Amino acid sequence: MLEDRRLEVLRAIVEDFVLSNEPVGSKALAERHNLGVSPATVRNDMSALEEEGYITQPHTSAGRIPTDKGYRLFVDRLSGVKPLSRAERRAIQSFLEGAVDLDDVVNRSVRLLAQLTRQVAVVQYPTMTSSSLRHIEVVLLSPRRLLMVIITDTGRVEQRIIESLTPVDEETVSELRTTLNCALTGQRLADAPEAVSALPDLTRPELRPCVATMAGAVLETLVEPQEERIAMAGTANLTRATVDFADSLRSILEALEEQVVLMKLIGSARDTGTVTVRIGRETDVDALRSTAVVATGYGRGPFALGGMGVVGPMRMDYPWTMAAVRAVAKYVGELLGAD
Amino acid sequence: MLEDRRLEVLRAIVEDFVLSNEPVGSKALAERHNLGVSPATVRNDMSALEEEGYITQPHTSAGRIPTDKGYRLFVDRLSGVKPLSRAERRAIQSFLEGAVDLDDVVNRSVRLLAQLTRQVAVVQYPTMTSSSLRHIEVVLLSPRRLLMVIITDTGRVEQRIIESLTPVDEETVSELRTTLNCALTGQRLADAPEAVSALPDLTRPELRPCVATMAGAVLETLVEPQEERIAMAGTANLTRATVDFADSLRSILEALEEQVVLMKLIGSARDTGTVTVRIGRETDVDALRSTAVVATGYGRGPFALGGMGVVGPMRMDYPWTMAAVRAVAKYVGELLGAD
DNA sequence: GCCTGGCACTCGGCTACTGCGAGTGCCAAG
DNA sequence: CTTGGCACTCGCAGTAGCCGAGTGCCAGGC
Repeated sequence: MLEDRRLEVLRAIVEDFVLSNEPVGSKALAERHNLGVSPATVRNDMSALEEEGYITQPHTSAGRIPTDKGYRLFVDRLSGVKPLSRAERRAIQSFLEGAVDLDDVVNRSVRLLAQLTRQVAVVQYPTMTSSSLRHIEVVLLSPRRLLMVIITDTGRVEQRIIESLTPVDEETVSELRTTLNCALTGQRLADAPEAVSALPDLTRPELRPCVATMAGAVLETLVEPQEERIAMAGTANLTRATVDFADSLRSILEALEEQVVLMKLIGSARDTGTVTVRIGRETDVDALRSTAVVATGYGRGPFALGGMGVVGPMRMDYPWTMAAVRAVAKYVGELLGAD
Repeated sequence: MLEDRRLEVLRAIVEDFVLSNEPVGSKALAERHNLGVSPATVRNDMSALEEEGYITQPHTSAGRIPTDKGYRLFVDRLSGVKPLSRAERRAIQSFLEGAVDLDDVVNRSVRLLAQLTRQVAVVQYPTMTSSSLRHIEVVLLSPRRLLMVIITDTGRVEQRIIESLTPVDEETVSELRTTLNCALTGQRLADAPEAVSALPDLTRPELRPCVATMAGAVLETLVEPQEERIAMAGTANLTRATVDFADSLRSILEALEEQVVLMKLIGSARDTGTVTVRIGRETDVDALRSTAVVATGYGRGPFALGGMGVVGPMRMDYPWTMAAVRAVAKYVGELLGAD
């Protein structure tokens, strides 16, 4: 009972603070939300909430603001996921369905998410696992430099530049192409190593060093956890929350330029099958201690194709943001996944 | 004579202001640079320079700061290009030479440029013209969705997702692949249209709608001025110049997220064969009126492969920045161009 | 036992005021 | 044309003081 009202007070504080960005006091709270009790009572509850670490006051004799812990409780127990309106869903769909290729899908998604949530959006390029080789193309860029393009049957395309020690002519390239494709096309990822290691023996001696290099590149591409690409948009939105970040904006931008950091943030939400929220220090990134990350995976199946999410101030409309992220992820998943 | 000293005064003002970010007064100027004249004389010169619009004072009774026009004159007539030290050149080279593929080259370049200049760096992906088709690969993503990968002999790789109205199986895909490659491989860009339009007649009737779609995609890829990709890094550096930008940081970030804007800024410097500087309103982008852009093309030959440059505050060390941009462009050009 | 109204107290932020000093423009002399 | 002198301007920093929102505590009531 009493417990219930306290939580209600916490919710009211979070909601008001998210809206106004000002510490919220007992009087305003009792008025704006019809809690049915007087400001004095609210004060007592606030006092208790502060004791438990859910809220804090920036200065003595100011209103209260939620702490990390307070936001966490709010997200876990006090907020549902605000459903998007029909119009919003339609807008998402129509914005995405004009996409012509993979790059386009990812770019549109990330822009859409940034616009929608008015925050920084991040989308991971889809990664398809357990693929087999479809085709290898070799292009002569200059006598000593070759471009190798590797295509898998899931549609992943990898490019590698190969330096050759000896000059190579078009005929040789053509020969290389044939050799590589004969030996490798259709090979599954797991079987690739043997096929690859057998490669040099199939070729003319003078080409072997070159083929060995290429074989190495193929292996790297298929076996190594590839360096994953991500797209980002809406960094301008960070300046909107200038009050929340103050001078730390710099370090936030720096952190967001680190692929590794982003991958960790977004990637960890990939396979949870739900929208996850990391608040403040929960991000495990010091520069992002004043931000919150809302992320999820997209794509059907037991494993997601990739992750996407937004980074914004802790003072964020969580129910709405979570709904928006979930909705965009759903549409993108449908667009890219099996029908 | 007199004209000479005035210019010297302007140079001194620019140099001091770039260093200190404070309006520079006549006394300090006469002391720090040995102009051989008294502050009063300097004041007269400043007065004249202000009359001509090269400098201005932020408030009455403050020192002078350069105007757009002042910076322009400085760049055009008063500054050379500060050569980079041997160590710096070596650093650039060693940072870039580890690159394994095109993406890697571009990413490394843009990061390098951002770090070096401590500004926002932009690098355009190389675009190779007058290419011919090397190979077309078709991959089945789902029964109604195909991925088409187009490879040209210059190493450009384009991906397109094709929606099919009727379900397609692996066999059909294989057939499509053969048909497309037979008809198009080796075709030059200029000849593509006829070959493409003849395509549908070569295929089974039930596949024609699908082939038509793909043919369209091929045309688009080869004929349309492709949507060019660019990489950006160092946006965090914008916050460094917080004094220069004040609250316009927001709109600058927004402008920088617009591919079109960036392409115009960087692209226009591509084929000039030299480092170009756009100062303030010369950028033709309102949001960037308090910034300057230093850009150049990279890659040998009459036409550049692409453009690269940096965006920073007008209060910038132009000689040094120009040198850095030029140096990075040179190395990247060598790395990507014909040997 | 919990809620309520009253009351004294705290303290951050805003405004007004003032003095300082860097820098200017002008002028008359060299 | 240059120079030193001089009066003037004006932004900035530091100080003082008021205001009001908000708190904590307490005694009385349901």
